[in-house]
Amino acid sequence: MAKPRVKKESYHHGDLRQALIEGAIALISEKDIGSVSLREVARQVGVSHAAPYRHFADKEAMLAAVAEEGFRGLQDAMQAQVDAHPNQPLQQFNATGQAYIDWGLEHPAHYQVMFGGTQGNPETYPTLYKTAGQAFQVLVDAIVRSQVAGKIQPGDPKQMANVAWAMVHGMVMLILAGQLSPQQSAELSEFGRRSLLYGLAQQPSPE
Amino acid sequence: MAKPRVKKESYHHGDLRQALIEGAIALISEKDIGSVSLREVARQVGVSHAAPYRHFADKEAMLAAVAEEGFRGLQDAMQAQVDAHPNQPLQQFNATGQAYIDWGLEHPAHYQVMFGGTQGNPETYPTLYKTAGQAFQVLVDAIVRSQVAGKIQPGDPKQMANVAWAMVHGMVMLILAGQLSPQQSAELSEFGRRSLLYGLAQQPSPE
DNA sequence: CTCGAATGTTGACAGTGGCAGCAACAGGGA
DNA sequence: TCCCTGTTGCTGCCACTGTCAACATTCGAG
Repeated sequence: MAKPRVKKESYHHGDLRQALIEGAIALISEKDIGSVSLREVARQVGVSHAAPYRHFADKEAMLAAVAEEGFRGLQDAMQAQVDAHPNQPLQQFNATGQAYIDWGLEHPAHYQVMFGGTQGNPETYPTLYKTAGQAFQVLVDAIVRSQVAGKIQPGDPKQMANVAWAMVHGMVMLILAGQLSPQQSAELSEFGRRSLLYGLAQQPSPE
Repeated sequence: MAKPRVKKESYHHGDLRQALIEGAIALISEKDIGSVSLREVARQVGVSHAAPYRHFADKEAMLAAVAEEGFRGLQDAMQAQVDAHPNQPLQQFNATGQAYIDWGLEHPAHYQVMFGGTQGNPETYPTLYKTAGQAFQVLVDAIVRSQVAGKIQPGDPKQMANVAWAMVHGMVMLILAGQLSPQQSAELSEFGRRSLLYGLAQQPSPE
């Protein structure tokens, strides 16, 4: 077969780095995280098994890039809900939380990579933590607006966002781990968000 | 001591299965989860690399057993707090949640095995899910007692326990993943539990 | 005591992450 | 135009892993 003289088919790939990330995401969405190898990703992209090392220090670094892409997607999903409810801060807060849960359930393996991997120190992959922080900020902002509107008690919005994040994150994790049945998940998230919201709306008393 | 035959260097180990689980836990507590291999566990126990296959179908099955052991430890830690606060259901609920968080932070890799692994269907490792359910039950019971004492609103205690579980689980995960600083964690857990508790204590209104 | 069932061992295989060294480009002086 | 240097990709190799099959040793029921 005659080879097209297209530049994409040339010796150099063009944008291997991005192609690898997308290939990895594609593979991850079909299989589970553990059974995806660097070599298989390379194969999927049509490149030799050592080529990825020109773009990533090691496998973990590549997964970190995949995770980063995930946080971007997560942020977009949340931001879309904010935009969908202009001037309704509490609705934004609510819908943001639900969007978070939905995204996690729709991208189980990807979600796993975002949190299960790279334990520990943020210094290892600074851009990853920056991206994650930006996604988190969407939540914080929604809380601040709710406070301004008097729908949520005054107090450190970051602290509150942390609590809310822990809650939705925990739900996603438990459902993905099979500890909670999927059908429970809908009403659970409804119930959970309402309970938490009610707590945040008031001034919690020490006793 | 105790224990079955410590006959000097006998061909048969005596209780390899349990030794492997403990060896794996020991290794896991030093290194991270990803870098622990079946062969290394076998080496640690002083047995050949294929011996574990007489007791576990594969690596995943062994990690499931490790996870099971973890849930037992977690349950013990929670139950200890229940026993430490007799006739004080709300305190029990509170202390149980804190004990959960503490245990998770003290056994990061083990905790990871308990949740990060074995995605999906409970049928694969039924005893694992049974054990996890028993740990969960400690929480449910504390909530039921709190309801009887009128400290928490009526309603499905399982649902409430799910929410509480998601919350503490999310906190542990986020802290372990480095998304939350450890020093934040103390006051965060305090704040979070209080917010949630306040929400659960009241009847959440639909709006 | 005998013999099958458990349990442990050795050896092999394919697949993996990672490294070193070679090969094919790209682009900029001369 | 030609060479030259840096980038990117390739092939080959290594140690190691999970897993299986065949063999060895021991236990325990008969």
